[in-house]
Amino acid sequence: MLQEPILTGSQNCAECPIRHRAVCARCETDELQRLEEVKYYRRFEAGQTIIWCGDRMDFVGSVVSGVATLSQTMEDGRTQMVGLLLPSDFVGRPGRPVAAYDVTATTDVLMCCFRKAPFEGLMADTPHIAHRLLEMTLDELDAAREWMLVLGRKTAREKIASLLSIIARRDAILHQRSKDAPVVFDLPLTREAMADYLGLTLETVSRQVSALRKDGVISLEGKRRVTIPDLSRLLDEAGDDAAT
Amino acid sequence: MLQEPILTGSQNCAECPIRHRAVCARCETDELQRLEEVKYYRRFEAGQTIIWCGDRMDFVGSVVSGVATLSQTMEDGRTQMVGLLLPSDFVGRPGRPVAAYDVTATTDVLMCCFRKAPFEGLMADTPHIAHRLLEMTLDELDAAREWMLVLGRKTAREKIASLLSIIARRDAILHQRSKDAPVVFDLPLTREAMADYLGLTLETVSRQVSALRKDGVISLEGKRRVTIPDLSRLLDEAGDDAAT
DNA sequence: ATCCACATTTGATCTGGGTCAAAGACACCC
DNA sequence: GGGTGTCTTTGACCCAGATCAAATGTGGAT
Repeated sequence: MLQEPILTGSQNCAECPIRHRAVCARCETDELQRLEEVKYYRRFEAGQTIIWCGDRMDFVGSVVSGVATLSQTMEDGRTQMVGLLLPSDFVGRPGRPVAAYDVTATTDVLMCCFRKAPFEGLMADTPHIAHRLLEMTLDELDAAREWMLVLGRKTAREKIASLLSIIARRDAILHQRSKDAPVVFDLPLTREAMADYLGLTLETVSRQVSALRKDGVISLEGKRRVTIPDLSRLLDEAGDDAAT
Repeated sequence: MLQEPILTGSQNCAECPIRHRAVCARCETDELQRLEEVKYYRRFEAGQTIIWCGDRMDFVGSVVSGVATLSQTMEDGRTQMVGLLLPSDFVGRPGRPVAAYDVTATTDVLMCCFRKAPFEGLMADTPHIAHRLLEMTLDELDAAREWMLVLGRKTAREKIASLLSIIARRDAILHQRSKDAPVVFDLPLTREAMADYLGLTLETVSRQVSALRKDGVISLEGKRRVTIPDLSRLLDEAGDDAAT
């Protein structure tokens, strides 16, 4: 579908699940070969739904560029985002025939996909891929549980600070920013999407973002470009005990 | 440590992770043999902490009887429960050296444990065990994400109803209750633990439980024994779209 | 039986964030 | 340019659930 694969770094490649992070170094050539045969790319526009909850899902893949979200919606329209998919994140559930959540592109998205059957075959034959997938699922579980603390116990201001610090951290890794480089990034989410992530209303998100700006914790250029002059200050606001 | 393993059902055995549910049927004898050699039991009393977040964790295991919780606490004392461990649930993170959460027994608990190193060795040799573990982790991830919807978007009353319906469902499976048997179970959690699970205060939990009782959705015998005359009514209150 | 340590309920009051409403601020198109 | 749709901000008011406080079970231990 797409001619040239997009590589985001020298060692790490965001385009395919088995080259992900630690696994990458251990890939053998013939495995890669097998995957190449079933690999394809898909593009989605901002706002487009990638899969609906309950749909048959015959592929797995990972986000190459752009941002997508996983979300759940109740009949009366209340929605909660349950996952944020940034470049290099894996999408799909090996062994599960249908999607459990709505997956939506919030910016233009490029995904690298594999048909599920061949991918599962490869998983069965290649223990370290299965192992890597377990690792990734455990990471997602940790992220989900950290998010439960945010949703259940943090104030609106802390929630916003937590979200900003997560995005800042992921953005720093993605662009391999040095540790003391100034922290500047574009918010990939609308106020409404942020609200859906945080269990707030969009009005509250807007007010709290303004408050953080007024207090000098962040500064904004336009509506989306965020600068964080002092990251530790933001982490304080987030109430994070994990002051890594 | 304990002489007689406790079997809770005819086909399904809650005592060891590789006999779990679907995997059980595919276990070969020599694998079981290898696990028997490293298996041991541990007992915990109600209220006792099983592991602290950050502690070195050199075992994995599963809950045989009783109820335990996973929880996270902020420096100022706010706590959020992020997992509820009922009989047959797995505890531990293969490949991770330290515990990520506090694990606490809320009733007396009997756990069936395996030292981590031999268990990981077995995992490496036995694809279907690794596969089963991925399945279980995906289930936990689904549960965590469903809980994010509860925490972020449901009202106090809906939260209580959601918790009760989850416990009722698990209890029915554990005791192999027939589908149309009356739903009666003991709450394994204090009001405070329920509050920590739901992101509420214990006063609000108490008030909402009373309200559900007054409205005839549930009835109580003492503080803990719950009867649910009409399960579908409870599910309505919970706002569950998954009306399975 | 009495005491003690809890868990739980209930009441009174307060407040953070929701709700409703209106007014910017852009971006894009004709 | 003006028009139109979407995103965002801001204001006024309200309410679900938090907070503070006190009373009421309830089950051991002695």
